[in-house]
Amino acid sequence: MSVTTATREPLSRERVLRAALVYVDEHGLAALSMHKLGAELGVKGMSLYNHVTGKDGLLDGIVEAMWAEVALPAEPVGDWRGEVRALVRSLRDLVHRHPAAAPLLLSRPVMPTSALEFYDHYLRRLTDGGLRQQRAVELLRTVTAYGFGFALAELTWLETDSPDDLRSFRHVSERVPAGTPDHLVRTALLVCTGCDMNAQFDLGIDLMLRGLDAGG
Amino acid sequence: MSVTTATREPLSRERVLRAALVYVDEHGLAALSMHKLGAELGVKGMSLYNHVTGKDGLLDGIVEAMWAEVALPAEPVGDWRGEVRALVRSLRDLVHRHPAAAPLLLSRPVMPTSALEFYDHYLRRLTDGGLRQQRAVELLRTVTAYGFGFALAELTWLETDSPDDLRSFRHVSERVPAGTPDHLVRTALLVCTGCDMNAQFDLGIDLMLRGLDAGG
DNA sequence: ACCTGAACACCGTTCAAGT
DNA sequence: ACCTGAACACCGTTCAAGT
Repeated sequence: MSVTTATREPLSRERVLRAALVYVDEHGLAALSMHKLGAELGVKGMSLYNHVTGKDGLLDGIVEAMWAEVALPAEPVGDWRGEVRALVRSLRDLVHRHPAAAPLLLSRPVMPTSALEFYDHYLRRLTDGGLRQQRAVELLRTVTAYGFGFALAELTWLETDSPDDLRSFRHVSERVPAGTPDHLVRTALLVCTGCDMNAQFDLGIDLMLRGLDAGG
Repeated sequence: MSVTTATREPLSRERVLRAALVYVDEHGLAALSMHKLGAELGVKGMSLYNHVTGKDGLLDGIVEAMWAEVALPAEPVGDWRGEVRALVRSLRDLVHRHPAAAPLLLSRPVMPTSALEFYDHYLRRLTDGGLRQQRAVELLRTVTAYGFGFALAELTWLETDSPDDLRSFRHVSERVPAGTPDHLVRTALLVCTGCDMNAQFDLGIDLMLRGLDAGG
């Protein structure tokens, strides 16, 4: 009798989480609400509680959905140094793909299965490459922190597009309090603009790898 | 005539921000609301709009209040390597002092005056110590990202108190999804527990400094 | 100049009721 | 098993009104 109900696909936890991530990508984290996400899925907000514990569970689920996207290269890439670079680059890429949701990665206390598979994968690659296991774990921790930290910091502070002087100045003056003394505005410009972000990112990795080679 | 109104101190932007930071320290970021913060200050919530643009302005102000606490050592500490260590340690200390508010440091796009004074101070120390200005700025960016990234990551994932096996296991199993396969639980234990956090933090700095010495 | 009452649309969450 | 209506306390924000 009713033609309109024909194509109602069933909801599922996975579908809810993917929709939440898309919504945050488009409208920002602050705009996400149970009501609106429900509407997006053709359902009332309370229905989401059938698939998710609540708003907290939803945010944890978004972290899960992000980690699930990270691909693990099937073939080793050069020696263990190459693996470290691949690891840290994929973390930075993840943050870049979801700038609005990325802060959740460093504030929600969850380790989704995909994250563990990621760590497991690279730990094996590093030990296969000749590192002692304890050394591999320490390096993993340090390098992961750097990758996330740098990616989030560049997102909030550093200028990303092709910089001319006017754009740089506006970028900085939007972040700096009104009435900041000139010498501090100059400092802000120095820190936040005029650098190649990829080169700047690699600098930290290069230094750590070189330090590792130098120090035994 | 009225005795009770005697000791009503006037509100001010600064007092509001300090109270907000204290409130978040005690009750967490999610619990902060205009209504409740107003009550804490003996005032209705809407009165806060006289001192702060709105909730967003309040959050930006919390970042400001945190940066304002960072002390700059009056005397140089050793060579420029020592300055790098001091810089990065004070960022980590800042995060540790305000674990609940700290994520704001990497998600609110503001650079308060105190932050700029911090960067200005250490840039001068590094160039005084013999680094070229461009080199000093690059090192500052890299090392700041590491400091914030590591401190936030250890907050969300790593076990901080004196670890025995039972505590470690519970710490990890609260963060890992139910039904995670054994070998991945083992990976989580490996990554998240059983390390001296201070030594682990220093590792990244040591590597970068050694890399700098080795590479010219 | 600063605070309040009243009001608004919106939010997370519950639960009994529908199918 | 999943969705909804009705309802709740709470939220950010506005504005005219008080002092």
